[in-house]
Amino acid sequence: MHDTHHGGRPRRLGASCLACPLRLKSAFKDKTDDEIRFIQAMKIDHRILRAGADIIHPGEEEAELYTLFSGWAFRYKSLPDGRRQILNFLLPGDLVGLQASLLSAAEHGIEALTEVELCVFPRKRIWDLFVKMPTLAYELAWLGSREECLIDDNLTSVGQRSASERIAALIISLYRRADALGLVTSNSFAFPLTQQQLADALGLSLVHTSKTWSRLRKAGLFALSGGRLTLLNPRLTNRMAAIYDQEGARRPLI
Amino acid sequence: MHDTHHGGRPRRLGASCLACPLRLKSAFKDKTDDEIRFIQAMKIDHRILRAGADIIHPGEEEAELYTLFSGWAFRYKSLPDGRRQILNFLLPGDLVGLQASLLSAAEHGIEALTEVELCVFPRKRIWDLFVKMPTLAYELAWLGSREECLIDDNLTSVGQRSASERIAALIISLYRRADALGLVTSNSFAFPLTQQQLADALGLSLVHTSKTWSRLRKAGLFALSGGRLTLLNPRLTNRMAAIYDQEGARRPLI
DNA sequence: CGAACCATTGACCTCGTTCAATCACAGTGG
DNA sequence: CCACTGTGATTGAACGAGGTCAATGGTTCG
Repeated sequence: MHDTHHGGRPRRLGASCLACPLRLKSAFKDKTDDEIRFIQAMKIDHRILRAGADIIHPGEEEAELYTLFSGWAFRYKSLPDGRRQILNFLLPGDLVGLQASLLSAAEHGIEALTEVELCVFPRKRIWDLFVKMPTLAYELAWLGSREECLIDDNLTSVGQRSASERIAALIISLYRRADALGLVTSNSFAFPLTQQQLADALGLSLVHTSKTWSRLRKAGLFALSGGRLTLLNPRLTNRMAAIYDQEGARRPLI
Repeated sequence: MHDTHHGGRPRRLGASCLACPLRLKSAFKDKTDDEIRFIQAMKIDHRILRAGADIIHPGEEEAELYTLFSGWAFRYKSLPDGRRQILNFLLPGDLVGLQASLLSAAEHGIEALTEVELCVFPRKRIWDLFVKMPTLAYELAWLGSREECLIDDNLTSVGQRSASERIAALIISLYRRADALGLVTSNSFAFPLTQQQLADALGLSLVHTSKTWSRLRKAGLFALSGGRLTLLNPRLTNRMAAIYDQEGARRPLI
């Protein structure tokens, strides 16, 4: 039996947030020791879930707040008849479940896309954080706004772009986020999505996603092998997505 | 010359937030006098803009934070070639520009759909609010999450629903929000959208929006006259949108 | 080997887009 | 008073992007 809770690497519950390896990445702003100690005191668990597991069930009312420590996840929303829209993808360092924690009923689900490690914070103590640590509260709100910004992009993509443009835009967006985390090596990064997940994120059918995807691949936009995606023509992909290059400002890590 | 800043009704800058008529609506949670006084002290202007005016320009870096006091507005995002996606609609009591204030650069624009009245708060004092008024800070974050929730719905609609389903979902959603504000009389409410704006919100072409819209109208789903929309078959519209009935919980008004 | 899952490809059809013309209705200036 | 203009709604006709149905093949796993 493969126990996902005690996998290959050691648990980090005891390990110090002060020494958090994520925090060293250039994507994140520096924090005072006080803030980090507060975060550490608030952290009640370090949890590992296998790919495909639910992090937050749709409709859940007592969802905790998490930070994604490693792996990928996605937020999604389902219609009664089974159609599903993937709202956005979550990468290491992203908050998981802020909306569910604040609104006290998840209108969406969150699922692990790969095996994930999560830092667990009790939702009850979010209020504490607002009272005692306004800097962290502000950053919580900031991260919420940033997620909204990503969803704005996706909505614009799904509402206005053609199939190939949507694929280009999604790849570029994930590429940039992975890059900021230092996950890109010579233009390539781990890309764990199935075509069904791609389709659900793009608002396209599985078949049409597959056809458009391989057309772009054959056109030399990118390559996929061994679960890693390599951008062969970033400039072109950018242009196809009609995206300007953007800033690489640091963001908070909580 | 018609001065939009001194229209028919008197300015309310001097008027007390304690006596704010919006606050009486059943949609909003009660606040302590302390909180209301803090809000009032933070309010620096009461501004009136005509329909079509920009409240926040795309890319604006010094956007203020507003509360929509009366009228409708919408957030949108444009692509370089002119395509435009309306992200969500703003009704009285909604915060305007929170994302732009926190992220310090608007990735979107916000435009007045009708003539609007806005309570203006300086973005610089948001930080103040986090330090001195954690209850209000929490509610600010709450309202941000609620907006994200609305956008999640729209994304799901645009990504998964057919043209008629999208129209049904949009109408139901606006109907409910208007209802919560007491703006619905005998199943009808003011509906100021042009078909172009409808199309941009639904991710459909103008022509197809018009055809589908009038098909649903002729099918007896709803009627539109004198700028007011009347829901003739709410049950059916709900079912078409595949939406379950939802809660009517109170929300904060800042 | 069979079962499950995922990716791919062809054939066909439809929903939604594009192009274009018409109509209704304000203003507004002669 | 009426022609002139601009904006928004509506409708027809033709086309095309994307959906649906169905079959095939490759992998992994029991």
